[in-house]
Amino acid sequence: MSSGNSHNNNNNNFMPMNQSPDNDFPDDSESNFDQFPDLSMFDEWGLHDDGSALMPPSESMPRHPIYQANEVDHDSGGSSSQFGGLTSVGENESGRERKETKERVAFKTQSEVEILDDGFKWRKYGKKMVKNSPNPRNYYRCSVEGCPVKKRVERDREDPRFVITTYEGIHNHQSSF
DNA sequence: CGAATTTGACCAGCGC
DNA sequence: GCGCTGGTCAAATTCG
Repeated sequence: MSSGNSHNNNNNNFMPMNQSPDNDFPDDSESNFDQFPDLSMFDEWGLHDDGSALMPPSESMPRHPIYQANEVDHDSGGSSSQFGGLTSVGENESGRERKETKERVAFKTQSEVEILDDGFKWRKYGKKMVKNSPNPRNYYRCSVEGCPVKKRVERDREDPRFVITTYEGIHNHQSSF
């Protein structure tokens, strides 16, 4: 494939999958989201159920190449908003306990290509067209055996130049680099 | 030749 | 109970 990796940017200091409350990451890298001070202001995207993407004000949104982090959970109960639900992992809902909670981190990245090299090797295993967006959603999975990490990549509905990447799971291995 | 990607079909969960 | 959406798997194809 003529992957556009030619413009491989060297800003790969972004590795969110290390973040885990109860994870026994051997590397115990303390470089958590502390390196993303701007992410705290993006608790929720404010996506309206009608599809209106309510992005933060331009003044609050610096032109960072990579911004927007959000921890979302599969709030099956109220699907009023896709990313509006910000629930702590391991915390059971009122009268609703989840069988298993996984790390879900959604990132919004401004990139022409969805193949962002984050230091891991991903294998595409599926593509699906979501109804909320005219663009197809790509499903990736970590090529490393034993790594339950999955990645979901889709383009923004309002801004096709933006790519929404959702990481699910924690890497139990070192990066390929 | 081997590995990764592609597309379609199938399955599961939830809503109505 | 049926329909819809989302997610995953598998076989075939293509690229390196």
